Amino acid sequence: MTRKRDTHRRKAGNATLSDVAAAAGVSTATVSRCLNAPQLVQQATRARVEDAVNRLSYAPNFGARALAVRQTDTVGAIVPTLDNAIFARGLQSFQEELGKAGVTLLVASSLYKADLENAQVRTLVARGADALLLIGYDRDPAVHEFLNRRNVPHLVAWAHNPDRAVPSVGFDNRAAMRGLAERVLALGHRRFGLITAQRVGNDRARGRWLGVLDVLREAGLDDSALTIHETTYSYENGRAGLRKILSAGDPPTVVMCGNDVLAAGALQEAREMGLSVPRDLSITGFDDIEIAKITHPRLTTVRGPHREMGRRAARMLLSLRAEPEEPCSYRLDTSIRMRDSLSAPGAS
Amino acid sequence: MTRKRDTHRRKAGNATLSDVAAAAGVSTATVSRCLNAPQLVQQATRARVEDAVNRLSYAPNFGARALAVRQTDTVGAIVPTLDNAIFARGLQSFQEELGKAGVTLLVASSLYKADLENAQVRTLVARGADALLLIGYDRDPAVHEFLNRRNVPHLVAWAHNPDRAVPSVGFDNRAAMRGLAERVLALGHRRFGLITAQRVGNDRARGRWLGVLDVLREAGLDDSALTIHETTYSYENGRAGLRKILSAGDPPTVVMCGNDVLAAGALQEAREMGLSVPRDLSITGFDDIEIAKITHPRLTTVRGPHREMGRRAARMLLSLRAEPEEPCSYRLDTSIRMRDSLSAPGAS
DNA sequence: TTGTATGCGTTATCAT
DNA sequence: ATGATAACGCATACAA
Repeated sequence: MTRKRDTHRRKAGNATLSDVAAAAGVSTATVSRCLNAPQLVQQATRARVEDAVNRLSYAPNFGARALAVRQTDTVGAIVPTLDNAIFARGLQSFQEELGKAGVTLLVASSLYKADLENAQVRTLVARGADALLLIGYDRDPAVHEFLNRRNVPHLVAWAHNPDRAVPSVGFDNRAAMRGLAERVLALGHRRFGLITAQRVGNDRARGRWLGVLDVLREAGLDDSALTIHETTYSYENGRAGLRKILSAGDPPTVVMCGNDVLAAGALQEAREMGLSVPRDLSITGFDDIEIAKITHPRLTTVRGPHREMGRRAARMLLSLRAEPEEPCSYRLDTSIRMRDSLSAPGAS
Repeated sequence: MTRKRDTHRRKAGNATLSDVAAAAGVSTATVSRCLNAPQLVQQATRARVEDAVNRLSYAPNFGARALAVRQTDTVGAIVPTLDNAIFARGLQSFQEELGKAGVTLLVASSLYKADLENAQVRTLVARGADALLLIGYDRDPAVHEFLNRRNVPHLVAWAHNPDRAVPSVGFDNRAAMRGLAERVLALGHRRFGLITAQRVGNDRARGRWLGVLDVLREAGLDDSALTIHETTYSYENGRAGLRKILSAGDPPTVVMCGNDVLAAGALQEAREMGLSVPRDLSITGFDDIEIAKITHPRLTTVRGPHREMGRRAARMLLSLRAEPEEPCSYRLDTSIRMRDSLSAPGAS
């Protein structure tokens, strides 16, 4: 009995397993074996099958395969945006590492919106992601519950908080900023400014702010020693932020910034206000992206190991996918890049 | 008769359509409709189904769905690397636009290697990509033949060459660089330097180089008027490139760079060599990424509409996927950002 | 409006 | 070594 497939609408004329089987005069099982376990099939028939495969430009149907094997060899990542050097860099190495294992990357961007991320988690899982990479801790706990119930291994990256239960690979933003703030304090600064990204919904930004606060409090300084300007991530906002902070009475001698782009803007604005950095005002950044070496003066900042983080996150997710062992967190270290935008205060 | 599914090994206890159906006391068809065409099902039953869906953390199985509808709602993109602001920016808007249409993005990076890209095209197609975005024209023509045979709509972006048959959305790198070179020439420069990325296998870099060459030839200048240094994309290589170019006899009065990062490096090196830019030497970039505003002096460069390109590429691919009409190319315009790193020569 | 039944293309378990 | 066939989970034409 001939299969009546011809009567069927097909999106495209792509050959199927049984087409190949028919052409080679074997069963579909044999064709499948030729593709997945060639050693199990005789040389002669294998040749016939391979010939048919080529003649028909056969390629396995992904959906069917995924359905049968119950695995897609795909992992998802949801980042706030790709258009931010630190995510791009980490994600690139994440993808490279996945690629080595024959796994491909599905990406979505949340644009820093919690509800969007929430929806995307579901989308990526529905799209068959075998595992998921998320950025930071701040989100509806229901997301993690959902992933756990669905048995989707997942990891938080770009952050590491020893107090949190969710497994992560990243660095402790609070501790890192504290380290830098300690250096600043040791240089003699007592009035601080901070230009930060939105802290609600962004634990990295919040951690960096708390790191500064920790140091000031430990030094016995009043909270009024810290002038905060909260804004969104951009060069222009860095400029505006600096202006705002300096316009207050009793201006700070150092302005710490939540990231390098804000710091670059602040630096530029300081110059245009006729201030000499670091003589009149010190400025620090965070992330150590390329621009940190390009500003004048070059930016003192904190370097996070983004490439290593991406690599390691990929490896952890891959092994979690293979064997659902107890996931564990991994903490990476940061280092301070002392360059030229920070010095002791009051040289003026 | 109870289904004997329980006896079956399942990778995970993930609920299926029929689990939901059972829990809600309806048929699988109704559940399916609730998910895909809610308006066709009564309010009351819909509520029951939705409740069951939530209780069971149900999410449709991707493979099964793809198999049934013969579509994955997934498109692929292969970029050289994510860790380059211009790809990151364009890809971000590409992804956003796809997301609006409920389509997710599969990414791979070729690291500028043709054979790797070749393999990734096959991988992404095998992964079920409904359509594919590629960067630039330089590749084995067999790739396009393969995609055509497999009926996978595809597009070239980040480049546009009217002479090429492959549909593209992007700008003409050669024409863009020619436009900038014309301005440079008009200012009086007659000895040019060029720091470029590898030109073989990279039509964008080659186009930018040819754009400079076009202008010099039209001006009747000898090819020796152009000193070329070819390297790979990095700040450090920009610095080294400038040193190299200036070390030759009869050094140029302007150094044009294939992108802003190389230009930023060149600028920095010029400063450290004690040169004043643009008084002693003019320098230009390409791309207009953020650092172009941060360098000192700020960089004169060419702006490419990366975000719009990403959006438009997404729309084209989506419509190509829906109805395989004749694909057509779209050319975007570039503009020149005159800033401070370019002036007339010989003021020194 | 809802349910029944079948096909989608592959893998894997049995036989042979 | 090879073949027949039952899942895999969902969508949809058709029936009710």
